[in-house]
Amino acid sequence: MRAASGRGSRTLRSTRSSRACDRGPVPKGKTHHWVRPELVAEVEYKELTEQGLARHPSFNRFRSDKAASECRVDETAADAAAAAVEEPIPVAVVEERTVPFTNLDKVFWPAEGYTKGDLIEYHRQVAERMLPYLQDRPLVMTRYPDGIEGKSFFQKDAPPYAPDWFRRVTLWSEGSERELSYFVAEDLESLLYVINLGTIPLHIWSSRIETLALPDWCILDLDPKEAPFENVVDIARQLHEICEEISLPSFAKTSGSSGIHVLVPLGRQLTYDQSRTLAQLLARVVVAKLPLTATLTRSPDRRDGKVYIDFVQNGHGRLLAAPFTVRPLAGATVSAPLQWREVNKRLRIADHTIASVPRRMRRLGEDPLRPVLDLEPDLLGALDRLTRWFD
DNA sequence: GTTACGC
DNA sequence: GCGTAACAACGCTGG
DNA sequence: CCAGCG
Repeated sequence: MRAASGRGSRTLRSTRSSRACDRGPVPKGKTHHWVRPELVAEVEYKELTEQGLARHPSFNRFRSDKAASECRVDETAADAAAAAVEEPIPVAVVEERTVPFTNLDKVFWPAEGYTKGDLIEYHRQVAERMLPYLQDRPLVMTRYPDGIEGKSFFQKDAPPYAPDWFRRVTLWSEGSERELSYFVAEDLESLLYVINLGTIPLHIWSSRIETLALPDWCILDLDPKEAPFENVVDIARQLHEICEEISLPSFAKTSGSSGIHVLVPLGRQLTYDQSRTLAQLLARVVVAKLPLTATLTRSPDRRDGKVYIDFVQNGHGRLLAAPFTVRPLAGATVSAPLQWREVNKRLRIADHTIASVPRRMRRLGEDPLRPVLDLEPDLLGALDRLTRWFD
């Protein structure tokens, strides 16, 4: 991996327009910068000015489902604007997104010499693969401002000084009895902004904001602790085999630390409660088949050298390490999506790092985990076939 | 990494 | 002006 | 009910 070149700060800048507007200059005194419409954004505003501009606009989200050419000034806005000025100007809000990078040469992984600039470059390279998993989900950061050997802290509440354009979602926190404003990363700029904050691992919810109670997937976390990694591989393969037998799709990724995550797509058909039950059922079948190496025992000292199958991670507000996220561990390992044929005795967590994964993904072409976001399996059928194990 | 206090 | 604190939390399980 | 765990 090449260290970030150049010194001081570099900047990621992008300018986008919300609704079509290629009209002439803005009234003098304004600092708007007009561009050719390309991307479509949904914005909220308090009111429209006489010129038909939005007052106090705030960015809501991008609308990849709409083309810029489809956008029209809404009639009320047009009428108001027409009444106010001779030549109506369409509603337009320009987003100038600027991410000023800082401390690019600060060493974050001393043993490897990887810098914060390297971390940002990694995310730039995998952003296209990673962003689909971040889309529409509350984001939780673990920040290491001074690298993996420095002090770190979790952060859910987005710092108020973060730029206006960063999408946020407000959720009630039971424990602290207040609202937390979570970041929601929508695009390259948002992703790189949180990374520049010194964030190493990104954690996400299993559900999306619009369907917070209905997870997209069910996760089984195979955590070896003391157990040999080959047992983790065996258990993951066993899990896959069981899923195949009941026609349930399943996917795997390295956790990036020591285990493997197996994900079953749910298509937002189950609640967290039901998802946890499904995970428990699957886990019990695995333990029945591999009683010498797998366990559901929570207490680490009673695991007897076995691999713990954690199914309790399927719950409201519970988090998982996002696919492609980086771990604050030696080697800068990442949580890497796997093809099932790669889940074999040659699999090594340490082989998937910020130095290797961008190349690997270019070679693979396709993200093997990507379908977990969209599949809607026949869960009743699968459940019916699964429960036959318990007769 | 950045801000907000308290001295 | 500078040092320092703050920056999360939830359902389980075993005791 | 409290502490530990992930």
